[in-house]
Amino acid sequence: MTRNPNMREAILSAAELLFSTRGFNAVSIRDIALEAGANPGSVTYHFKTKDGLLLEIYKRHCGPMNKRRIELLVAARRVRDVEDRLEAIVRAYVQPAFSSSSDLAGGGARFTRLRAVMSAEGNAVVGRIIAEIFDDTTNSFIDAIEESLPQLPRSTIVWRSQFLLGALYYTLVNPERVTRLARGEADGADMAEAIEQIVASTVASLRASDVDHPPSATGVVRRRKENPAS
Amino acid sequence: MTRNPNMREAILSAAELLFSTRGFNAVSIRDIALEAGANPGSVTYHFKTKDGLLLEIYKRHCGPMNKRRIELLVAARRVRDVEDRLEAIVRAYVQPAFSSSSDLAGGGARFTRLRAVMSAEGNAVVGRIIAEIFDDTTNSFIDAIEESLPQLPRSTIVWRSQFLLGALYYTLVNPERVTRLARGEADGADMAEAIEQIVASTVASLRASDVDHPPSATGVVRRRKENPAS
DNA sequence: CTCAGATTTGTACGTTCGTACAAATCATCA
DNA sequence: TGATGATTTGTACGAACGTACAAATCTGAG
Repeated sequence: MTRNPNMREAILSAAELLFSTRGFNAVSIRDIALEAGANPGSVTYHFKTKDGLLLEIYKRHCGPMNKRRIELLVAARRVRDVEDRLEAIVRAYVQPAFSSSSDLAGGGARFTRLRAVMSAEGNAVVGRIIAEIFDDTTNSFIDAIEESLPQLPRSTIVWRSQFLLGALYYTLVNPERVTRLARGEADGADMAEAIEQIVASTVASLRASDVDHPPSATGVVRRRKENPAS
Repeated sequence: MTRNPNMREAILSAAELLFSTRGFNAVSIRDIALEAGANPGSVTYHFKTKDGLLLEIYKRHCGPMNKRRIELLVAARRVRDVEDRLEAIVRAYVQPAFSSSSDLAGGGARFTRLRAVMSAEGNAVVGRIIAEIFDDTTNSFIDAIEESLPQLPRSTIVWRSQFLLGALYYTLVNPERVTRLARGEADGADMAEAIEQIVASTVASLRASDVDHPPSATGVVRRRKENPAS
């Protein structure tokens, strides 16, 4: 049936690689074909349009990644210790973004990087997918966090989850900046380290009391006030 | 000397607006001219090339923003209380990203959003600027944080600063997602609220002990281990 | 071996892009 | 006012883009 059963995959993989590093608009179908060792016509044969190709990449990854996330979330909810549970929940969200179960090594991180780039470009196709697919998963996580941190308003959890995603994205988009600023003491491309750092940072952020209602703050948290600078 | 002294400014402003929402590659010079009410030829007259226009936008904002940051940082360093000082330092970094001193209302946020989009697109012109200009400022902040948190390794501070920038960027790129997920309880476009949330979250993250050396951890922090899920 | 269907190839079309440039227009000052 | 330099306009060009499509090629079943 298929002459080279890997041609379609090769195109998908090449597109994923190029989109995730250069963005959508900056990559031409000819670039993708060249990278995949295919003819430009083959790309339109398999995916009809450039948007269709992007959509196919999302379809390929979204399901498995969010499925894995929910699996890990269900397990995390069962953790008895409250502190450990929160960390497990955050980890359940972060880890599948770095290593997809359905893919080769690094495939998950590449796809997440692609999502980061697409979200910045404001791609229309992607915007729809996020609202339709990702919001469901994210809501499940917010619900779980809310259960573990009942004193925290949902809106604050939403903010901090947003920051988590931003941290995730920017880490994948600009790993070399960590390496540069750390002067060799850290490697921004070390994904295992990145996961630990993001999880630790997010858990600490979530455990902090709300901005508006600091019950046991160590210092007075100023709100809507000028910086101490004169 | 100038027929309409605002034409150059109008083009700059239009380009800033369009680049920050659609990215660099997706916006054509004709789009910019249309938005600015100018002729496409005028754009190349004033800025020679499209890259030149982008560079000019950066030149316009980088100086004042980083100058303001350093001013606020100097003041923050003088805060006596250690807890308040750390918050002041973080605020000194965040606040100028939202409201540039040299510009109209929202100009700072727009430029920061532009930086977010550009960093995701991997623009070459921008990459050079970041390494040349922004690293200096960022290093000053990392140094200041290091002084306030001597027990924390520099590499960890770098990671958490990276997360701060990611949170900042993503908040500006996707404010509507906060609004959606919070179900009306929060407004992602409320920049004052965003600043408070980012500052509070970052300060909490920075105050947490290091991943590798948890001295007074409330729970055992697992490292390089599988999630509790079987 | 043959043939039908799947896939790849090569080419072409219409559009849009960044940029260049000459002509037209305007503001300023002697 | 008339000349000069700054700016705007209109047009054009070559390149690259997404897409379409017919011809060529390959694969697997009968």
